[in-house]
Amino acid sequence: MAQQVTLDFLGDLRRTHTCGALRASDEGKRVVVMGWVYRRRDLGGVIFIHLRDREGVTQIVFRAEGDADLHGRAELLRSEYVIAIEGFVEARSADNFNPNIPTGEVEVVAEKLWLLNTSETPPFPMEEHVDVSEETRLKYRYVDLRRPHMQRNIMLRSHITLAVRQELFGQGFLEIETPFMTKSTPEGARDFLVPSRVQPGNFYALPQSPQIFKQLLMVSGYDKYFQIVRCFRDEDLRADRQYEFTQIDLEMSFPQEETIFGTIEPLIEKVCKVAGYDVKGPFPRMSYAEAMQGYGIDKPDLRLPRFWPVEHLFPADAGLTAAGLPLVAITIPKTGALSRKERDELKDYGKERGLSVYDDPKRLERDFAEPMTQVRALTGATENDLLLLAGWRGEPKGQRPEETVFQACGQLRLFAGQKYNDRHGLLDPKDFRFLWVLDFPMFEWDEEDQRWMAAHHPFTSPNDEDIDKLESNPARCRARSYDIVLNGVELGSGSIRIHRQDVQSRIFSALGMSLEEAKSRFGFLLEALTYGAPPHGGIALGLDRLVMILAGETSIREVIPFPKTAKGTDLMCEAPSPANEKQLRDLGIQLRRPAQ
RNA sequence: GGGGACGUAGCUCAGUUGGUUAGAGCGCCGGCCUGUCACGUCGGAGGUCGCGGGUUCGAGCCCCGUCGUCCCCGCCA
Repeated sequence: MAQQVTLDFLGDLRRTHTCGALRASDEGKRVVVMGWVYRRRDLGGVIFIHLRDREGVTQIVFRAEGDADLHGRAELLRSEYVIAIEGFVEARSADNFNPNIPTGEVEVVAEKLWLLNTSETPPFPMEEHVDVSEETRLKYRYVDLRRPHMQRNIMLRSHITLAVRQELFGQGFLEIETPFMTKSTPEGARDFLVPSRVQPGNFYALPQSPQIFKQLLMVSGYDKYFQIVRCFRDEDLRADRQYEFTQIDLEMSFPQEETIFGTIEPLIEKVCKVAGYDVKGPFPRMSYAEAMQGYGIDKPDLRLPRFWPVEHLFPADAGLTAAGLPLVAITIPKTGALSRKERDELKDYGKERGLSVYDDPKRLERDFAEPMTQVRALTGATENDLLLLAGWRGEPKGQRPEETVFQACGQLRLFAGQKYNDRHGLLDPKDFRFLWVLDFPMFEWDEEDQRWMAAHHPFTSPNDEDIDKLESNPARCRARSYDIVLNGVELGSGSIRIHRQDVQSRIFSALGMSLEEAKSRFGFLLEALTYGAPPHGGIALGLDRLVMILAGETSIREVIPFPKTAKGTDLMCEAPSPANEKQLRDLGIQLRRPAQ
């Protein structure tokens, strides 16, 4: 238990400076500072306190030779006690500077101490250098959030959202809110449902995104809408996925793709600047097809070199890959020679994904001297670089079989790239390589349901020249959608939308949705499109992921104040929890299996 | 739903082949100390070895189950 001590009232005491403010130029000033006791160093005759708030740390000194009663009260101070100090700023002698804190050239000599609150001993140390298990941190999140590391992240997040608002207002955007309690959407992620009390048996859904509402705002003439908005998806959580996450969502009327890029690139530049990084647009662009053929993924990490399809360099009967499918040359720089065990690891990893991996360039050069010379020329791989060839082992797989091969190669490339990062050092988290990926396919084949699904969402406009393939060749139909990618992370995704009712109906039909079904689910949208819907399009950026990367973190939980665990629980408030019988009765809900 | 790692003091961890009283650092409590800044120093307290069952003369250690945390696959228009 914290000690029994008499607490002081704050009264009308005013703070004059934060704990990060004082400098040598403030010498001699009478100041009032308030904050938490960070560390206490009691040397007997003199007591030093590091006082902390979110702006920094200032040293307070209590001297026994001065006010003995004050010094006696200072002896009671413990970690995380909340205090106010009135005193004067004294310059430290040169040999007493603390170079580790910005206020290190001064200290405050205490003359009055207000003890505003005590604290239990914190469940874990407040110091930055101490690692604490995430479980403990989440249980005592209010303490964890007080640690300087988290305060930096949360403050950075606030500065970034402010920069987003400033930039978008500057570009003429309007911030408009859309409902959280709305209608369930088919396709896409599982919805979170909210039962209706007034209409038992009916449910609202929390939005997976404000997609339809922002399109309706375009129909209503609110060109250039944006919103920093929470979205909800009931899918399993990951390091970069939470049930609820925040999007920077925007939509414009009469845009081309270039209009969107020209909006986002300055926004990203500004946000990076706020985080202390200098990033310059325009960002490189790449078609989905190029991304697949060079990286085997729709979110390429440009910090590692691309791979190359090389089957055309080899004789048709070389037998390195299945007939008609790609043979891929993968290079990872500066790995040096790999051990037998390491090479087997790569082969096994590829094998699990359907690949034949050829890890011995010397042997390939013996069997295929001329082709391998060209592979070396194409990839630029030297003796010190890892060079693998990978082909497909079995029957072609999937609706776009060459993509299946490229995807497996892409996974192998990333696996090897991450495994040997300590040797090549290319995966520098502060090396920000933004990229636009364009020309996505309209549809993806769903094996489970045996039908085509919208690759982006069902409101995405098909490419003008592919519109006739909607029914005849959906696999090769391209969409006017685009992703913004940063270092292998999908940061945002958008599209030029469908603004014509006839095209929208054809898309629903291509997705196997009957007219009646489409009308019951999206009748209001289809109808809205008949009342003068302008051409429109937009994008949504994942704010959590953006802040995560700019903060140098690898989990969005580090930039979300109160996140949930991988199983979707809140360890602090212990949500979710059972509803009581009255609540359920009011909602007209009976559980299939009574709660224990 | 599947795979992997982890769970021992408030925190971070060690704990050998199953064998005496389960340890360390930090933190905490008390004493000393007037220039520390991750203060120093002397002393002390602190344990449901996640939980349940089993094997055994004996379990932190072996077996089965279960709960929790993290990472990955599936999933995430």
